Amino acid sequence: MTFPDLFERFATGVLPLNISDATHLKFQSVARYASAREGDAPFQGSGSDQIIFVARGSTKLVAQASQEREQIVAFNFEDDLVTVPAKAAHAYSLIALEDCELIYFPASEFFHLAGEESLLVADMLDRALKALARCREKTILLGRKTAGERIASFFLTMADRIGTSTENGIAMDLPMSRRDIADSLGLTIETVSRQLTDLREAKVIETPGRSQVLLLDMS
Amino acid sequence: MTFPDLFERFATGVLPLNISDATHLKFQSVARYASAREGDAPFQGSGSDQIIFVARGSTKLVAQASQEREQIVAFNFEDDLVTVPAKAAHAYSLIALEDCELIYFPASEFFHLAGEESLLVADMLDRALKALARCREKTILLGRKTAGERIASFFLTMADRIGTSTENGIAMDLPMSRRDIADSLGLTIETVSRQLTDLREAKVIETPGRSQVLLLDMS
DNA sequence: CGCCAACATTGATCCAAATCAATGTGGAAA
DNA sequence: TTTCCACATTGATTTGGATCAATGTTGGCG
Repeated sequence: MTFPDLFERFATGVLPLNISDATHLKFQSVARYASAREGDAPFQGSGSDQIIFVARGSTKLVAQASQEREQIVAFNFEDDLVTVPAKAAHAYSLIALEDCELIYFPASEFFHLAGEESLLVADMLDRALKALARCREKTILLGRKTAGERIASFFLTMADRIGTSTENGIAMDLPMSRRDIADSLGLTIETVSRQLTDLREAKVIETPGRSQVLLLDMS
Repeated sequence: MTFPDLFERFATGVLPLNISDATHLKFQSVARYASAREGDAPFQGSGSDQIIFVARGSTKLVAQASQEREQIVAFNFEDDLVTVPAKAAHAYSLIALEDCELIYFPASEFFHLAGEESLLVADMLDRALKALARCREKTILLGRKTAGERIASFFLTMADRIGTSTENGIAMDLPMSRRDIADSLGLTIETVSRQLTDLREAKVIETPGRSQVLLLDMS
């Protein structure tokens, strides 16, 4: 897709319907485009917070807990808007799970423009509160759930976000590896793998390919 | 304190300086007041999301992971603004850590009024993003840190929020019990207690009373 | 003041998940 | 098609924190 097409996706997905043409153009003029191959981290050391619209593909927001320990804070799919903090107690980076096309803005410029459109600010607040709600749910998961419960919650969330229902159950094609799932759920690859085996044996899921999952039972 | 005094605290802490008198009065007319004794949960089964301003005292936002397992999602101190979701995958409640006075609003009414004041919406967005950042940091802590690291982070955060520096180090008077600390950090009371003992023996902290802590070393 | 109940600490043991260590496997490239 | 390698699975062992079980401490109240 070309930049205008991608920007149009952003405008449709994020900007209010009744926005003035002038503001629309201002956003278009400060919007930046990035394409990322699987594994790329296009926003390293940018120095300032970034607001990123995932126009195509999917990404993970990763925090470095320390050398060799990472925690995935969120997964993002098409049409999601992500805020990547530049300065925080831990270093964050957005990494492509598959080839991506991204529209992004320095947060300060974005908010400056958004300030003129109160509907947009209200929508941003709404998105931030939803992200907060999801993050709180993740807090509960990481603080008080067992490995089995974490995997179950993960599948239910993913089914909701990227699943398609079929005659046999809900099918999904997970863009993330076992390592990503482990880093998101606060587990190890091996534990994730063992839980999958258990669910497979309990006839709750089927895994026709490495990344496809079929959810048979919702419980 | 009386309701007008408490509302004034809210107005000073939350509403923009240049707000119109009309809007100020509208907020005053929909504001509700609650006082809570230690341990009270004043917002149970309210049916809709609530926005709560902690005018005096401190609270914890608790999620029920299941019977007997709770996770504290956030602690709140004077002048904090908290959003308590009514409907979510888990049940949330706000509980007083000590005697509290609260100003609160049904979220829908609050946002309706706030919509007329774009500075206020922008400020709410700012608060939501800060809460999200804190929640993300908690995600990292719960996902990838050891008991010792969790306790250390907890003290550093508390020192920052409610500590006062003295000649010997940073002193704080923690309003929460060991159980609360454990439920916040995803640990058990016993583990918290053992970590405190270790820190005491390593001369990193002193605990002059049950709730007082003196941080000697920042590392 | 001394009692008592709630809170905190300490010790012994257990267990879920981590770690260490092979072995198996799907799918892209030659 | 076969090779190859990164990814996934499986198994053996270890371990950090949970659980179970006393014991100690503190501060509110009769």
